[in-house]
Amino acid sequence: MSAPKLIKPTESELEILQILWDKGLATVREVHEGLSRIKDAGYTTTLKLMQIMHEKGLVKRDDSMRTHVYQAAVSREKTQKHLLSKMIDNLFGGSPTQLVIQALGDEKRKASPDELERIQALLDSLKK
Amino acid sequence: MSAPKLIKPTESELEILQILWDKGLATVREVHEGLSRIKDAGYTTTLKLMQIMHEKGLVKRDDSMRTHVYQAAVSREKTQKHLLSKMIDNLFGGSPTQLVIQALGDEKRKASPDELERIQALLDSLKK
DNA sequence: CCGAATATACGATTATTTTCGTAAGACAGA
DNA sequence: TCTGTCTTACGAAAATAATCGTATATTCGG
Repeated sequence: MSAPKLIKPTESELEILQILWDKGLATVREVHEGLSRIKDAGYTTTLKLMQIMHEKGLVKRDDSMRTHVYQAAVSREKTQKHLLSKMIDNLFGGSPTQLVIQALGDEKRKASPDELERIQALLDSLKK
Repeated sequence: MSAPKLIKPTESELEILQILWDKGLATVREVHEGLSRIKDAGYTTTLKLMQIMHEKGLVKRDDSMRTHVYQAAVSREKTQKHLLSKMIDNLFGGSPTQLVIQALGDEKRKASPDELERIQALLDSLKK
C-alpha cells in the first residue's frame, strides 16, 4: 500500500474541489460556472487550474471524449482532516480542544439542538 | 471606532504570531530562536518577515531601542475565529458542527478526559 | 580605541500561485 | 464545405510569499 500523498490544496484548488465534491462528476465548464457565482475569472484560468490539479493528483479525469470529465481524487473527509490538523498546529497550539471550543462558541452560527445532540453522542462515545 | 481590518496572515506569519502570542513581547532574535525549533531558516528571513508584518499591521513594535521589541497587533482569539470561519465556509459547507465532529474524531490527538469535560460544560450551556 | 558580535534595512532572488492570451483541433449548423 | 463556437494545450506574465546576501550602524569587552 503506497503512502497516501498529502497534498495541501491551495485556496483556488479548494474552491474547485468543493464543486467537484458536490457534483461528483463535472466538466471544466460546469466547474467554471459554479465558480462564477463566487468569483470572477476567465474560463482558461479554471481550465489551467484543473490541469494543474490533475498533474498533482488532486483530481482524476476521463479524457476519452473531447470534453473531459473530472472528479475529485482526494476525499472531502480526508482533506478536511488534513487541513484541520494543520490549522490545529498553526493556530491552536496543537490542541483540537481549543479549536472545538472556539467553533462551538461562534455566536454567529449557532448549532441547532439536533446538531448539539450529534456532538453530545460523539462526546459520550469518546468519554467511555 | 474604525473597522478592524481582517488580514489573513500567511503560513509563516502565523508561526511568528504564535510565538508572539505566547511570549507577549519578544525581539526578533527570540522569535527566531522559537522558530528554529520547528523550521530551519536564516535570521534575516525572520527579520524580514517581521518587518513585513509590521507594515501590514499584524504586529506592533517598540523601536525606541536598538533592539526592537515586537508584539502581536491582532489577538489570538480574533484571528482564530476569523480563520476558523473561513475554513468552515471553504471546507465544511458553512457548518461548524461538521468541523467540530471532524476535530473531535481525530484519532491522532485524543482529547484528555479533562478537556472532554470542558467541552461537555460548554455543550451543556449551549443546550439550555 | 579596536574588533567581534549583533542589530536593522534593503534589495534581489527564488518559489509558488493565479491569471490569461493564443493556437490548434473538433464539432455542429447553415 | 465553410464558419463560428467550444474544447484542450501551452507558455508566459502578474501577483504573492519566502529566502537570503550584503551594507551599515550600534554595542560591548578588552
